[in-house]
Amino acid sequence: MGCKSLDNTKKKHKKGLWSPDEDLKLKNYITKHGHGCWSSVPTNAGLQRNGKSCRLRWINYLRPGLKRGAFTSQEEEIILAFHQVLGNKWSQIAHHLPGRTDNEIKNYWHSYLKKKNSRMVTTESNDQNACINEQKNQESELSHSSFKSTQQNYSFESFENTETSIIDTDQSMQQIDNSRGAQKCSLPKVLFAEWLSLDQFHGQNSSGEAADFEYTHNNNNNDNNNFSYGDPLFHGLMLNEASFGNEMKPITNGICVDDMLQSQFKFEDQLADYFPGEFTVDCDDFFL
DNA sequence: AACAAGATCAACCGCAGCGGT
DNA sequence: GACCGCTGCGGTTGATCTTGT
Repeated sequence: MGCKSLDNTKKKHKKGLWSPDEDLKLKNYITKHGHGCWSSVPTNAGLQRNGKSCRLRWINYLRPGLKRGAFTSQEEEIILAFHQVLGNKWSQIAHHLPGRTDNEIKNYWHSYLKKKNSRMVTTESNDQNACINEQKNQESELSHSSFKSTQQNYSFESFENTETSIIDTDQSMQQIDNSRGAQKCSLPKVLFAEWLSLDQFHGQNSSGEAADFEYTHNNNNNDNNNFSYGDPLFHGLMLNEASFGNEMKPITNGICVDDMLQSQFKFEDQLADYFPGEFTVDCDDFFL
């Protein structure tokens, strides 16, 4: 790929932990020249390592902008949320946590979050009704405040796993809908999938009924998929921004895991604010 | 203090995908 | 189309650290 291999020599590559001197060499080289072709880095930087090892060291440890130290509760929640949707796609999860590496997230998951998550699932299954009541309270709070910390503003039950979430989401939403009467459910239900390319979104308000909205997206195969608003899958869509006329508004139905949108918004309430009328959503590369 | 068990984390390994030849 | 090399990813390993007895 336009890069002559300098890494295929017979010389033995050093393994194991990196010394401060090696770190310095690698850092200096990449800072000056960029990494270019990784296989040529060790030779050019004067290291007895292979390109792969250099790459890993740079990405996981030397790269500027890396956060060190403990994960915050917010980061933790983001990981749990994304893991629920994406599974073990550590690199994709890492894209939504600036300064964190996939390796770091993976380690954190296996050493801590995995256990925590399973505990929560157990607890939830024992006390689902309590959760629903809790959500009702949270929703009530949210209706008075659009921008709140993600912490405690959603429940992890939405993220247990994709299949069950779809079912549970629908059921719990139905329960809450019933309990709220005319009020519509706006619980955070994040089930978005990375394969979605959010190109179009059309909706029309009439009586405020859920099924009045329809979402359309085009994937890479140019075949359209449609979701009605009442469709649990639709509830799972993580939407970045919506344009109402010329005005851009965040309308995500769940937590916004994006850097700039670490808040939770009530999707339906906002729709109610901006409706009636047709609206479109323009989400740019949210999952990249 | 000594040891064992568990937790943490950096690094390695193998594989898949991609692009060049 | 087959082969090759490079990159990136996820799973796994093993050294080190921490905690409990």
